[in-house]
Amino acid sequence: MAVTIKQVASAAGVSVSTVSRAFTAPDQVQPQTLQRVREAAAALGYSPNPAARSLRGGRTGSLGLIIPDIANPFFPPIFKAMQARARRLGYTVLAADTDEREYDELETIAAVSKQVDGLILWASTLPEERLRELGAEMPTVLVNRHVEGMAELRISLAQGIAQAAEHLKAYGHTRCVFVNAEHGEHGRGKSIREVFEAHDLSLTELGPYDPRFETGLHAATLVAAGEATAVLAHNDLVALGVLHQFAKLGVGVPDRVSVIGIDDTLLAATSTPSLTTIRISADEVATAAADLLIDTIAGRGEGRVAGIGSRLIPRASTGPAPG
Amino acid sequence: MAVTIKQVASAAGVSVSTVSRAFTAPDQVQPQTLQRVREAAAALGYSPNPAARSLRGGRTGSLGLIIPDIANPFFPPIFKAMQARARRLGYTVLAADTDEREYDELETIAAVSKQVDGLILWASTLPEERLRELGAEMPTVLVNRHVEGMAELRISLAQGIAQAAEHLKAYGHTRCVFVNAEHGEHGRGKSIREVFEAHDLSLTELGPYDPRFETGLHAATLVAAGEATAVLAHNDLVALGVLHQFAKLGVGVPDRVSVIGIDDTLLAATSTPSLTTIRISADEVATAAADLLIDTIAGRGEGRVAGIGSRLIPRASTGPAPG
DNA sequence: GTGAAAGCGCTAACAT
DNA sequence: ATGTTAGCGCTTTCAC
Repeated sequence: MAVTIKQVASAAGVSVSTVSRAFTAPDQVQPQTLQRVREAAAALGYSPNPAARSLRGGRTGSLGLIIPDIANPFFPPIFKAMQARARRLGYTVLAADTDEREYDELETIAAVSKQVDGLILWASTLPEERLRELGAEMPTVLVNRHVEGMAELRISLAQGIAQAAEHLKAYGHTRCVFVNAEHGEHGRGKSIREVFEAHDLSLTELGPYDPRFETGLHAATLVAAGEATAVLAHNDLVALGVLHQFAKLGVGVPDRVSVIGIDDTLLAATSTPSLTTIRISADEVATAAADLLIDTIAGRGEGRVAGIGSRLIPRASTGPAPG
Repeated sequence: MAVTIKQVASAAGVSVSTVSRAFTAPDQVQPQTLQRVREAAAALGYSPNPAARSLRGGRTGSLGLIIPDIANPFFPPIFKAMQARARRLGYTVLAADTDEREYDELETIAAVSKQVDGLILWASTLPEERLRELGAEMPTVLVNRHVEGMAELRISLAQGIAQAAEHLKAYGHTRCVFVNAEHGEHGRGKSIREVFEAHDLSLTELGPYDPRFETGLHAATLVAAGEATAVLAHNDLVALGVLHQFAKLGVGVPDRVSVIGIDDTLLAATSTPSLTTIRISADEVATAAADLLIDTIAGRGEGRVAGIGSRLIPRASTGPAPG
């Protein structure tokens, strides 16, 4: 099939170990020998077989990224950025989707973990105990989950939410609605309630529903019937549903109601009106996660907690409160 | 590190080959032995090491999917569907993004190809000669590229476009614009021109530009200044730009102009107004591509050409021509 | 600085 | 039906 280290060795007139070193520890081989090996390798189109490498060294050169749903437009940019970062560090990224089901998550992790040097688990739904076991078995970085002693990337919406609250307040809003589309206690709701309260903004919570477009449609109908002048949605997709339904009901945005999303996905930038939203930088997140995992693989990341912030991106869906 | 076939063998009181067979050819081992092996494996938490497997057998159990841009919302559902299909057939999917640059594409392919049993190349920008070389080296399926003798998946917009033309015609439109956002001769333009002509619809072409939101913004301004009553955009993203700019200019959709996109991404379903678009089924595409590649790997797919159709999804962005 | 050789975990002859 | 054994391509002691 492909060209092996042996062929390169004989072509360059050296032993296989020299060829191996030429690739893994170039400083341990004499410059001119190195040169010869490199030429031979290039001429033959050689590149090391990762299977053999990993079998021998226990190292695969890949990072595993386990996410709930790649179809959520929040993730592709993250995957992309992580790929770019990892490549520069000599790694490849293997992404897998769990379809938001715990059973699939376990199975997916089992399948992927054999082929990677470490795992990034995004918003895992696994019980803490399983996470702990996993962490004992292989380098693991948790995103938005906390387990004592494990490396963690914490994405904080706090700044973005505070900016949203200031933004609404400056526009004269006082009555706001939060459309919750997340079950469980790890959600965005708590932080939002606290911050809005601190800013003296009344906050009514709808839900929890599911994070779908239709949730927004439904919530908008409820909001239109009430007194609130601003809506903060669980994410951009839900916010888009809100926008859509308001348009249908003839409720002006932002004249009658202002709308804010979360994530700053492609959806937010391209909607009509464009959506004010809270951005979590894909580049920052991906870079931090990849670096943290690589450090953990190297044994110097264990238990470290990295933080990523957020900020408000004001667009056309927010404006002065009516009246 | 992990538990090996050897440990399972001694735990079950059999030889390693029996354990191996228990996993790869269960029918060749006696039921009760099989049972014992399985229990031992389960008890120890054994699962085969893919690196060793692939080193030995030359088989990795992975399919490589090379796409131009995973951030294009068209691709995630395809990746997802392919993952689901591949998993049932005993394969894993490894996705990689080329960032639409030829240099990256070559490098990406080189990196990925060592770790997979075959490649699906989506809308490759590589010259035909390179594709041919690649096909000689490893099982390859081309999507939307044609090279004599290589397996190919052809996605045809013809039906969708014909339905769009009928749809517009039935609504009384006569003057249409196509916003071209693709360079090169493999584009969507040719088919569209032919079909619209056959339906007696005048078609003005704008561009070629780039497939971006801003392209739609720009094109909408041009269209608003003209007489056309219907716009067909290169894809949903561009169509969304058109929608956005029309809203800004106060051009009613669909009252003054009707708008049609292509791809039926999430963007189309969630826009305001919701976007009439031409759907290419992610499930069909992914299934066909995966099956074709697996057949090619098995030596019975070479040179086969599979076809996938498309259809119009009428939504709220199209309606009767004005006047 | 370089070479020889062992062995990573597994599969596929081959032998029994 | 099951066991023995030779490597797959590579890295890594250990010699020299």
